[in-house]
Amino acid sequence: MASSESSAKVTLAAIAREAGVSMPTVSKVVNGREDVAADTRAKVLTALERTGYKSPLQRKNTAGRRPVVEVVFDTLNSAYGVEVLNGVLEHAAASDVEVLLNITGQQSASKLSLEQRAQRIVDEGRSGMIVVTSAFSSAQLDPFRRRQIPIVVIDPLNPPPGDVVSVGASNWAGGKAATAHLLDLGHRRIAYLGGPEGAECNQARLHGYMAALMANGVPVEERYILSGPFRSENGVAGMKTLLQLEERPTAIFAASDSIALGVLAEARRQKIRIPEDISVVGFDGTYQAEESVPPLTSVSQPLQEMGRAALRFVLRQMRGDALDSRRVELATHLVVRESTAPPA
Amino acid sequence: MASSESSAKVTLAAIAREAGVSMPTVSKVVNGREDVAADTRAKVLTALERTGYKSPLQRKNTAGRRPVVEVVFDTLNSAYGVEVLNGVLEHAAASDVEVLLNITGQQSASKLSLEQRAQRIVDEGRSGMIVVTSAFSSAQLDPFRRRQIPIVVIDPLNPPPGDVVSVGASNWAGGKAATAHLLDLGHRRIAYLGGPEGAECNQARLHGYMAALMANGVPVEERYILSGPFRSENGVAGMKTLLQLEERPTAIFAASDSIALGVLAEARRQKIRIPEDISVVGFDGTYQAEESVPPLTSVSQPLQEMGRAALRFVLRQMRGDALDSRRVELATHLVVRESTAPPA
DNA sequence: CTGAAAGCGCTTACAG
DNA sequence: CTGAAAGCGCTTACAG
Repeated sequence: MASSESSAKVTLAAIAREAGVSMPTVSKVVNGREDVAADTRAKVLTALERTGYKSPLQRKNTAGRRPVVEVVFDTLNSAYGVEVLNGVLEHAAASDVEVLLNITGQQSASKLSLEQRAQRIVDEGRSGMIVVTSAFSSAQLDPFRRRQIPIVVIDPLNPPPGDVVSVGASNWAGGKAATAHLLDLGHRRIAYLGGPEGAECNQARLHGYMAALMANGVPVEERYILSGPFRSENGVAGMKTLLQLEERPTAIFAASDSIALGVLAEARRQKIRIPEDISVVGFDGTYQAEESVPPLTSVSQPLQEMGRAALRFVLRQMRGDALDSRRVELATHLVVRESTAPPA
Repeated sequence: MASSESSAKVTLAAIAREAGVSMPTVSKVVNGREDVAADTRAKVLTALERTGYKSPLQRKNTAGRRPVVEVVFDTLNSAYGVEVLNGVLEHAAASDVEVLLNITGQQSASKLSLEQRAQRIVDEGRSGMIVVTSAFSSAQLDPFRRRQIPIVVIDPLNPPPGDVVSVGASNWAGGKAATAHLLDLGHRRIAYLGGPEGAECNQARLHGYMAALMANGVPVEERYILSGPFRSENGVAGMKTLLQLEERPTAIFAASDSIALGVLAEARRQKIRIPEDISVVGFDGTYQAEESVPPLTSVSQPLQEMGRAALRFVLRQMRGDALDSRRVELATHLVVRESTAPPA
């Protein structure tokens, strides 16, 4: 295999000498022509491989041509996505990789089938893919896996096939920490304003929430558990629902910062004070949490680090390195700001 | 300009004949070498363009490939950049173009010279470049222009060379509108908390501000005019400076939403009420303006539209279409929210 | 099927 | 800064 010394320039002439044939013959083999005897071809192929011959085109194309990794988002509209992207870009710059961006939500009804897209990636010599919080199903990932394209999935909404590498954060532990913080403050009626029901990361956060409640002997109540998209509108709607309950919660754990911001906005509209009347915890720890009013207590995910890790894993797969694990989970940690306080 | 019949094979020799120079000279131009007289280069470039010459490498690289446009940011850390990017991506999906993202701020001291990067773009069959709010100087753009790489600059910090297409917004009119709004409310002591002094867009906003003041017979006062980067820290610092003045302004026009958010944060810290004590207007109209507390009155720029327009212009240059204009300025408009009110 | 010879398209080195 | 000349690496056409 080892194309020895990709030294200065291996020319067709050199191959010809090495294989004991003429240059035109080597040329024919290289160009896949058929009028070459089988054993002649074999000799030439051996010489080509041994010397690591590259056509001038290939030479120029690989000379200083950097690997291209495609990053796929459903949409790029949140601080979450931007931070992940920045992590990818940072590591890309450091490791001399180029980043191609693809937003599937906009892919006007994706004119290209996934088969075609996967084939194109191969044809164009791309090196790998990073798929971020996308709803790609296992079946949809298949055309890429079949072509051995290195893929890493960040926080997939669907559980990825066993052999696909995924990067995420310790969602369960984060959900538990957020809830434990509220319990510590003395809250007992704590709502979970969740993300998409099916999403892995949402389920992990929800179960962390339930674990914390159960560990403290607080019953888990259905009416306090809602779900919806990771968007502020969901926070607004959820807040309205919760405020109509007879026994309002005194604290809300929102499954994302964007949801939490919706809660804050609706609270402001209804003259409900945060944290005096209701405490709010978010999840993500983007800069939005810092800049909100009041600044949001939130479970911080190392989003940039997740982006960097994803690219690192793509590059490792490219090089054919063995991976220690198919799943990397980076630590989350609770950052307490001003949106949480003891209940009134 | 129409690269006529990209027929069979246009050779360097043909170009040489057409341009009335020797083949080596054509070779130099094609390879972006600098030892060619300006008018010789011009003749050759004309011939190249007319015939639609492609190097063997390019020929192979562009066969059946979609155009790749490189989008260059200094950093991608603001809602501004993300919205522009989304505009580019949207139009890219619609017109079957791929987007490559490059963050120069991270380009670890850019190992590659600009010459090399420009040559690579040509070699790899890339089609064009969009440079966003970058501090690229005319000289830095030169390696790209010399190679006829279609470039469009969005809101450049430095005025671009005359033949480079740029996309921006009506900054002057926006600055004037923001200031007029404050004047209409009855303010007379209005500060301008500006962006980078040298930046074109900042100067336009500043002059719009001054024009509005002068039209209303309000004197322009040096002490009310500050400058700094388009970042919230600049808003914080500027707010501190303004609050120390003996005659505090009753209103602040911030040259970007991020600056305005810094003003809001510092006001909150110092228990100054917005808009009761001081009115604040921002610039950009990103979602941050909607979500801030209080929601920010801001001059809205059509950022997505600017991204779309930039890509449209790159594609037109690629096709060799004549451009109506080297500069496109899209309209801004003032969106009044809750951060402005009559002075106390 | 093979290879000597001619040829192609481009680049390089260098004299002017 | 320009271009005649030599050269490079590969391909083509064709005789054997």
